[in-house]
Amino acid sequence: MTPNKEDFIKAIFELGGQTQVVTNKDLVRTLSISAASVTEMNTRLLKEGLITHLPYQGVILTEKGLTIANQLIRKHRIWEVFLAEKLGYDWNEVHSDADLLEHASSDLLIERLNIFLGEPTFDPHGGVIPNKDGSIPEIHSTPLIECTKGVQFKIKEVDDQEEFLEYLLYKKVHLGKEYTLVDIEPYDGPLTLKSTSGEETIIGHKAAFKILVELID
Amino acid sequence: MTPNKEDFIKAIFELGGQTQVVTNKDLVRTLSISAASVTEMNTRLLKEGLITHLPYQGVILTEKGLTIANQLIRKHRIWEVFLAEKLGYDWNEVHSDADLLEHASSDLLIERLNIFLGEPTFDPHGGVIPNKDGSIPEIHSTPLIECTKGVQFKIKEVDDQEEFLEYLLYKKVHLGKEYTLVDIEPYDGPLTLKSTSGEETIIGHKAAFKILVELID
DNA sequence: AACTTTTTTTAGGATAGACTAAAAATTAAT
DNA sequence: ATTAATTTTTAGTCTATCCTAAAAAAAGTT
Repeated sequence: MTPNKEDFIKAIFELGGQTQVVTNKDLVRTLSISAASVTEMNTRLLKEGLITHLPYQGVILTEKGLTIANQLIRKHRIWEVFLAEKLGYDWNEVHSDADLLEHASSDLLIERLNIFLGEPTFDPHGGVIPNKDGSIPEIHSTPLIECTKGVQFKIKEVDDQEEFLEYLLYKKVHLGKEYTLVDIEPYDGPLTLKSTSGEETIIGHKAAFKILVELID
Repeated sequence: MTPNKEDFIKAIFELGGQTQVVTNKDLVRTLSISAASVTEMNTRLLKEGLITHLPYQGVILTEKGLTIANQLIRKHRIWEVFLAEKLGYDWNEVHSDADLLEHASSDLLIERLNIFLGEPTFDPHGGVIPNKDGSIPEIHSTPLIECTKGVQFKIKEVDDQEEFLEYLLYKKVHLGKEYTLVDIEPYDGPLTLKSTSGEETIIGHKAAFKILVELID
């Protein structure tokens, strides 16, 4: 496995290659390489059994390819948590450095880093961190930032930084309380929550990354 | 700059290429590549002005090459500190992972990591961490582990972990006290110190990494 | 000084990855 | 349904990095 192949597999995954056929054109666009290079890489990955190739249609990840993709995403997201939480990166700065680091990380390193970070479940964007074996953990809670307007939820878990807990106290947001997400503004705007008792609370965009909720159907 | 070139420059430096001519043979041995590949890489680095080449003799780093070597060593050693102090690597485990990470680190990342680590001066092996610009900081203290049998020194600085401070208290080692290094055993063995008042103290090998001393001439 | 051994260089290839240009196949449009 | 446009594949190059084998130069030996 070279960094190039890793990026290619990851790109297929991110374009939905777990379930759908991903076209060469899509890969040309996301990886910024020529169509000829895509065909070439396809034949290489096909030979290694990581993808299924349907000529003139595109590719899908095999079971083996999917496992590798998830393990890469695991590395990427664990680094993102490190960059954001420990090095003070803003959550939109983490991506490019995590992209470099994920290709230079031994399994030992990732496992130790994971423990150092307290075995996080989500990355700073709210994405789930896959397990070591490439499987996806069963999640009963979702970062609030991932929710859409109108859903009802219950507060499940919050970031335990002192300052943040004080903020939540001030906003009267606490574990177990139920809300409806009345509004979520675009461009990193605020979120409006309405509790079952009817009070409305407006919270900041970044706070919504640090609040995990369970959806109520 | 590619990882390969970086490794090559670093190898020249580590073989003494700052002051002496490093032969192709030495590079063949340390990098485990063929003699032909060494010649080839030499011509590449020569073209980039990173080395001076004396045909049939070997290479020396130019000013430019030296700066790059030191910046690489900076990255390497900062990662070593991280691996040892934060991820609990043993000091002899850090090298290989640091070797991977040093090629995947943006300048921003290294500067933030450096701050996160408290701007350390030495790596876990006692090596000095070069400055951002590739210069070497003026050091008045040396890790005790770097000292040779017979030298006299004064305790300048010690690691400030609670547990370690208690150990030093118990051993009666404190700042400002002067000693002679009576013995230092091979194979990570203990060190024997003799204070000016004549008492001898035996301390563990690992403790000697955490004690900085100033040599007395 | 001539011969042998070691080291370095040159010459010629291999592979991974990327490219452009042109051919082939598919999809869209009249 | 035939033509036009798009997409994919093939063919031929290019560069970086590595290799082996042979030639050239330097160093060591008798």
